Amino acid sequence: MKLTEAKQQFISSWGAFGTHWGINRTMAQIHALLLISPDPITQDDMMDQLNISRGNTNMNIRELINWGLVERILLSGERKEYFIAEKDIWKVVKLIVKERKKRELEPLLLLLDKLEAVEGDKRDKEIKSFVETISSIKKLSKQADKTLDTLIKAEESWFIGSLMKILK
Amino acid sequence: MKLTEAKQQFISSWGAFGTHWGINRTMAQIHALLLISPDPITQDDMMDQLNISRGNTNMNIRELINWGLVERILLSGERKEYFIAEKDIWKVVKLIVKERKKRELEPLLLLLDKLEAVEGDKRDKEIKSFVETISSIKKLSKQADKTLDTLIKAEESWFIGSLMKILK
DNA sequence: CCGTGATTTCAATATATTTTGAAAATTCAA
DNA sequence: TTGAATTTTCAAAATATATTGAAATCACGG
Repeated sequence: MKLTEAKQQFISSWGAFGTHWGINRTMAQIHALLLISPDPITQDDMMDQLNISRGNTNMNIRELINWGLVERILLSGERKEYFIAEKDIWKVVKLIVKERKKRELEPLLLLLDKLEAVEGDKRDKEIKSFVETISSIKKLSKQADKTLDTLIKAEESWFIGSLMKILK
Repeated sequence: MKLTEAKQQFISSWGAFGTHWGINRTMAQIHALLLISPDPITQDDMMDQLNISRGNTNMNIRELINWGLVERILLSGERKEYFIAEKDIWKVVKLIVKERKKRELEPLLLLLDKLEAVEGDKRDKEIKSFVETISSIKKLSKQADKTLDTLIKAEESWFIGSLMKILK
């Protein structure tokens, strides 16, 4: 496979993949393009290579910066802004996990606390079933929350190395 | 909070939560309703409680069955079909992880193998950057694949217990 | 300050996804 | 078999999400 074709495939697949990960298609495609670009690139480069509008490009770059996945670079003597992506994939994973934990898991935990305190006789079948479900989800979610906190702080070598020995 | 309101909130939040997890809103809402229902319920019960059409209900029940999250129950003497959800949340998590791994991670691994073999001089800056990115994603993805396999086979007690001791 | 080039915003538009509902197919008791 | 109850299908409609592009804003060198 030629480089041009391989790049296209990577960008398109990373885009599709991203949609499953709380990242929209364009955002993931811009990210993919940055990941495989050896040097910083501009908004116009992205517009050309991905065939997307200026507005779309700009909004998604902002979002990538919010996630901490992309950084703005100012080259001296240049008026335009350049951008680079974090290339360390382990860091990328940690940034995504961190962001999604904040957006999804943490609000869920708050809600479960409220729902667990539902009024009524706990011997009532309906109440009992409800509270049991909520409690078990809460228990597992709290555990997941802690586990992800550890992951976010961990080094890649830990994930690649010792975790697997334990898991085997 | 009253049970009726709590149920509504849970169903609606589980629906929103599901959309981030590759499960559409209605599918997640049906799943939520089943999770908190002490007894098996019918399609018509779901239509009433969630205010959704028959077609929508039917399609999403079948999808939940495909994921292994819901089971059809035939009550003797009853013409209608009844449904129940897997209530063990750890099993639910494992089923979802298993399904998403199959749909997303495994195709990605196949693609990365192909892309890594891109033609051209590895000393070329463009090629080098591309191959390095692909290789590092592949390495981490393979590791994640193995880790998820272990998780899918694991008991909940393992997740709640020993993993956390190691992680602390 | 001013002018130019670059960036940002956002209403309008386009696209993608979900939902409906009625018709077709299936099932089962009589 | 027949036919009533139930389930399934799927084209059309509704809804949600993403994208465009032009106008507004910003920012820097002179």
